[in-house]
Amino acid sequence: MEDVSISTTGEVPTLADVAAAAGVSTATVSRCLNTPDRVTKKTLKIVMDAVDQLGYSPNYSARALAAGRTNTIGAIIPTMENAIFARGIQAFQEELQQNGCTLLVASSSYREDLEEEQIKTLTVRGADALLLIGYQRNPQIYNYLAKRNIPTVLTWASNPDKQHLSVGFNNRLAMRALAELVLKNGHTVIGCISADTAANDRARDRVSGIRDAMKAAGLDPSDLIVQETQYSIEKGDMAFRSLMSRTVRPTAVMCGNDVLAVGALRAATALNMNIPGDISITGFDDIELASVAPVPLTTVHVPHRRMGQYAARALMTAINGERPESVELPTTICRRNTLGPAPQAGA
Amino acid sequence: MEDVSISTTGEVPTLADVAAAAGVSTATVSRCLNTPDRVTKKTLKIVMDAVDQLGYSPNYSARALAAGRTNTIGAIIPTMENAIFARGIQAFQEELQQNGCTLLVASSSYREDLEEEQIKTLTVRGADALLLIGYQRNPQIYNYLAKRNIPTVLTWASNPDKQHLSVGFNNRLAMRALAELVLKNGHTVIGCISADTAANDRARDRVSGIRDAMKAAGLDPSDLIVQETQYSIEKGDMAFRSLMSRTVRPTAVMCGNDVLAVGALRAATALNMNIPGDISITGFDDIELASVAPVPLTTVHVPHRRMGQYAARALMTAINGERPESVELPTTICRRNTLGPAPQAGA
DNA sequence: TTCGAAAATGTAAGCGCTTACATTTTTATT
DNA sequence: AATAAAAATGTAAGCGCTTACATTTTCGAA
Repeated sequence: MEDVSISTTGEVPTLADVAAAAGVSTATVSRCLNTPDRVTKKTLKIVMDAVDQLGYSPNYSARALAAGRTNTIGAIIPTMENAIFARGIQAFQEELQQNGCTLLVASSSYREDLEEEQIKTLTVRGADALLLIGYQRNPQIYNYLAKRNIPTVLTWASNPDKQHLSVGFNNRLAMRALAELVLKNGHTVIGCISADTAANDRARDRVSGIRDAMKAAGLDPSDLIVQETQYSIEKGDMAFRSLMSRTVRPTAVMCGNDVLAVGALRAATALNMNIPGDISITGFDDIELASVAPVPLTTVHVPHRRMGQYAARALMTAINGERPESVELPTTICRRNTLGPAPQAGA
Repeated sequence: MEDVSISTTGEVPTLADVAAAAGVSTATVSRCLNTPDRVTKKTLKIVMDAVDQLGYSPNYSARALAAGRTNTIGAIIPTMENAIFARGIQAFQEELQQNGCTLLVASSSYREDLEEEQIKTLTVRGADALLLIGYQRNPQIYNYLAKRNIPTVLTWASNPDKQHLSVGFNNRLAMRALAELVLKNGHTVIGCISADTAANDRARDRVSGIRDAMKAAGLDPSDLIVQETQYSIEKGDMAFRSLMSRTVRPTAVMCGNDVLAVGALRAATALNMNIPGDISITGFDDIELASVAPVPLTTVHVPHRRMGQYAARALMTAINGERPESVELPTTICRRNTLGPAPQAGA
């Protein structure tokens, strides 16, 4: 005698199974799951019990297909290899999660072409919205996103033309403020270690910030000695050495971020230079790394966590059909120990 | 006079649109996209031209629903906030991408309950396979995964009982080798700064490794002074100070990872201790951070990138129905400058 | 030239869910 | 108690794709 009871053992239960078990229609089950207030308390309980009992969980592909939404947000960051973006993205993810969304992260290796590819991949995979870093990119991309109706938030910068939604900070002003402090310390020959300014708007803005300060102080902005390289401790080290091998040595080296600055610091120590006695060095970002290293780093503090959180909120707002506001977060200067008065000439 | 030509302008084209444009059935278009060798060269061209012409790209939700696969792999890591996992995960992602898969990353904040939740979230969202860190977790989770037929690879450790697929390294042996080197330098009072050993199998194995070495050297393993804390530079700093405030001070402090070691190093410098003259300090992981800090860190090098890559390959193999082999990658000791001979007693 | 097997293509049935619309039940009003 | 409006529930049509199976075409051997 075979038992012919409807047993779905071993099979993943579906909405229909729940409906059958609860003695209601699939529509009602769906409502219990998505809009519980459109359903009687009683049926809600019956259905939820069935859900628990069967261990049901919805199939997101089917839901996405039927509803036209995936509840997935994409983020494309230049790199996951160092901590520059980690804290902000972590906060972004936490906030999304609170809103029932999942984060999909991809990285572009700081390459515009790869970023475009990733944007397409993520949208095609159904990302409901996107977080991008910086504002500089092919305008077609913005069209593509607009046409597909994908809310997008630009971060780690604030968009100068205010065209797009952004949650970031003003790299130029932030670096300018730091540069003013450097100048106030009497430095007149300034070096700068930066990421590629052609491809990286944050890097470019930061360099511009230094020039702004120089100009305002009556110096010739074109005297700024810029050394471009990639973001890594090793590269920062090398760039610093290259700067120091010039006939006219800068007395202050302003770095595009903390990773570079730590590299510079390491090189300076290796060269037996006293910091900040012989040379002043500054960073940008204030990642944890900044507080380590031979000498605690003077840098610009960026409210990464808050930025991630606000970016997530902006996106949730946009997904709900409202128009979120861009926000520009304030940065502050962390005075620590790598910036000091310029050494006396010829000393 | 209205133009009544079939124009899908403004609409995202579907498979059916492509089929209509190419004058073939949807099945043929699907074949062109997924199994191009089951189709004539001629039709392939016609169809692909139509695809380009319409700017078609497949709807992944629909594809996933129909095919039962999402081509998405999930990874759950304890944290994204520091670089411990970054390099390995980056390599993992790159390898997946080469195989047409997307990576979904979630973090568990080192909490077992959150990890379980994330595992369920990711599988429910259709992850075809999973990467997890370490092997210690509720056995039910493994059942859940097995029942749902989700290939899973355990990383950053190698599973002692060989039950599960793993691509990692032997934390215990690696740390033991380093500890032997420390002992060979004459240290007899050894301190250890570790992550929570109850919840973190890697941390526990590393501590055990030290004890193994002590035992083998004829020391009492229970004499090891263990200070548990969280992974951060700040916490490492504090733990080191606490270790130094004991009446019997260790002459060597072995840290559970480089982040802690850098913190310890910072504290030691702040306490005006000479490294390695007064105190030896070791790390684990060999992340870029290790090469910064007052003194280049003696640590265990872990082949993170290779691990990520192999883990991805193992998962792809498993998805294709074959049975991949676990692999245990070798680690090496990076002798740098923070380990030296034990100071003379009373010196 | 004819015929059968192999290759190419087409047909159509879902995959599991949401949701517009139709139907039934409840509630409020008189 | 009768009735209309509101609330709850049910019915069923897709969402865009894959794939088993049916049909047509191609091609080589006899």
